[in-house]
Amino acid sequence: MERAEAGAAGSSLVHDQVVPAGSSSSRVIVHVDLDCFYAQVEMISNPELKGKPLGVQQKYLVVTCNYEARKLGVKKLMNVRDAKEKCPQLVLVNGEDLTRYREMSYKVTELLEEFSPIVERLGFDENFVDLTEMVEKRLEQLQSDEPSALTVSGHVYDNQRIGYKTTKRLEALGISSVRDLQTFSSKILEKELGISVAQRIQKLSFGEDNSPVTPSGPPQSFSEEDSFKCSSEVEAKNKIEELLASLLNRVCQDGRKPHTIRLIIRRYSSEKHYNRESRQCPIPSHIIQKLGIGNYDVMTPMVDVLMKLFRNMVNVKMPFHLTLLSVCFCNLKALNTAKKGTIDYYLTPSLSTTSRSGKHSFKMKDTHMEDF
DNA sequence: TGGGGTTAT
DNA sequence: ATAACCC
Repeated sequence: MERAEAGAAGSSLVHDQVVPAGSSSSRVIVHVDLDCFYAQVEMISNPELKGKPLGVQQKYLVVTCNYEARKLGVKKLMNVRDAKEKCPQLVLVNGEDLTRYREMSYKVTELLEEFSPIVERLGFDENFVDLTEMVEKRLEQLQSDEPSALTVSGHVYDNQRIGYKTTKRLEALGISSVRDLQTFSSKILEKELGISVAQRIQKLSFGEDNSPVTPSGPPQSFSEEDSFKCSSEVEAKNKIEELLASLLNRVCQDGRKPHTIRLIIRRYSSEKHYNRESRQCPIPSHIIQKLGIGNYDVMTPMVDVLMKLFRNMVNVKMPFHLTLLSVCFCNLKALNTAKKGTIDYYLTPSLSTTSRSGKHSFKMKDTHMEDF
């Protein structure tokens, strides 16, 4: 078994460990799934919200809510009107700006990375951590220290004892992997192992996820979007400027530089369920160079590029009706390939004087003692 | 349905 | 560039 999943039960943090029986390539993977994550961030930001039914609103939707609200019948992705009807006391906070959620999300990932660097993100509120190495090392140490002290707690299927016999019996049936177990006849399995064990392990087998845990690392793209009605070029340009300004701040903080920019639109009332169109182009190199500290020099040329993409998709001489605009930076590259020990490594271009004098200046980056 | 993300084609 | 998937 590779990854396994179990239902979250009343806890905001769920850890599941599953180690397969009878496999020498067992892995230990922890799935950390934060429930109602946005609502929790809001309650941390404003503790007065604790204890009240709280919903996080994006446009006319309650995208998530805390347990108090759930008890009163509010569901994820419920209409604001329906939610208010169900629960008139519902407190709503606007969650359209994901900045704080994103920051907290990466804090969680970074915390988990202290246990093992193999952490895969799934959305903002789920992480998979491959703890195989850590567990193996601990078991080795425990065994050499004090063999009798070896106890395991949690959801663990042991190789040698509680699962050994079952493993043998499964082998006799030709079942050596969880996949075999999944496709095996339930009725025969129940006769062989008893209904309880059979049903339990077969359910476990359906929690399987065969894929390795792939470390996510830093994001591959940054995007900002807003759904709203747009029927003129001026409206589009204003929104694009707004989205771009936020994006530039994010890119600035990240340190890497995007080499591709993309504009995404959604047209009104197209029948299609998935109804987005996009145009992308390389970011002109002279703009990339200016990316980093100050945003004002890059705003205007960037907006020009984006408006060209816009006019490439939308015939502005004809009436149009859009319901979403999104700007995405991708194809991110490390800003320099300078090596440690070279002067370039410690210097980063600065706009503090270039905007005035046109000359290049440099600023010392934050460094760590171990660099020296 | 929002406001994000990823990978495959 | 889009599709298809995840949350």
